[in-house]
Amino acid sequence: MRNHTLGTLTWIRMMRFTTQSNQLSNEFLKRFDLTTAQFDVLIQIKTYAPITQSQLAEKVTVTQGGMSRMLARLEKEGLIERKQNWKTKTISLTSKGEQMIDAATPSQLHFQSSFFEEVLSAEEIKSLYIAMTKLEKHSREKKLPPV
Amino acid sequence: MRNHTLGTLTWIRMMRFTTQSNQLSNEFLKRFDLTTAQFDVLIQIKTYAPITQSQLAEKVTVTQGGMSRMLARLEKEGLIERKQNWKTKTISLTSKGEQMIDAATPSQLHFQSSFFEEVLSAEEIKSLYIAMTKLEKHSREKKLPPV
DNA sequence: AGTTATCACTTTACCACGCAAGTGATACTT
DNA sequence: AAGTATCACTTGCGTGGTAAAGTGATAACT
Repeated sequence: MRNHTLGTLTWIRMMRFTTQSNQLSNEFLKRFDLTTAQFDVLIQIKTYAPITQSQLAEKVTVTQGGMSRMLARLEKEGLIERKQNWKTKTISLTSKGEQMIDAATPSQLHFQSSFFEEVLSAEEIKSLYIAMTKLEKHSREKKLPPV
Repeated sequence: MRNHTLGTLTWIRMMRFTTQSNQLSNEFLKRFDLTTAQFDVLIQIKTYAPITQSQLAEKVTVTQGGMSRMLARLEKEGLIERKQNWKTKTISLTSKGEQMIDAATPSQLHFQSSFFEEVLSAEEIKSLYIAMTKLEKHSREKKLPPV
């Protein structure tokens, strides 16, 4: 427990913060009948449609299996459409899905950023953003140390 | 999507980073036959034992239900003990659990902090730590905005 | 043409988690 | 003493995640 304390503590706090804020976001999004995960996926579809499932999975850091089920649920609720297209399926929003996401987006973005804006200065947010960018990129490339 | 962009982007990156690093941690901890969640709980037990389930749940940001199931599994695997004690159950590590956690702790702490130390300066880590402390505290107290 | 490979997606089985209803022991109230 | 409240924990059900095996359509090899 020597000198790794600071990194470890930071890691733990970040974990707690994300689960906590994720839960609050879920609670918040109930008023739009969405979960955070669904919101995330819908936003990506809106931005990148038409897009295939595997590309989508890659974008939101989920396995293909998870994406498959998630989209099945969203389709059942009539928020998205899947069209077989060559051998891939192309995903797009239905008008209902579009309405949902448009209704939810402004408040959700506002809510998300309030976590930061309510306690950090603009300065701090900026350096946090820079740090997170580095960290995220790094974690994508990171390999496990050998046994 | 106006001026909340920075907060939102930060939020998204942080989410991606935590799920990513959590996955890697899980993979890493496989060599000790543990998951990140279990490691987290065991550490807390070691530090605070004897402790009740609800206190434990509070510490790791999990509901009582989740904690109940998690501990049931850990008990089945012989890593912890639960003793009915008045009306509460007192949790403690078995010697097997103690061994496990002691074996895993140094490398896991090292691994966790490597996420930060490999890309940020000591300076940056320190301000990140400060920021996360504020954010975590705030998120615990935060209430949903009224409808 | 017939086998084999590959690719995109699905399905299954498992773990982790939340919420909310249920349980069982203790304490409080009258 | 009977009834109620409370507290700590458990359980049922749904979501969301992984890993790995399965499916079905297209391409590639001989």
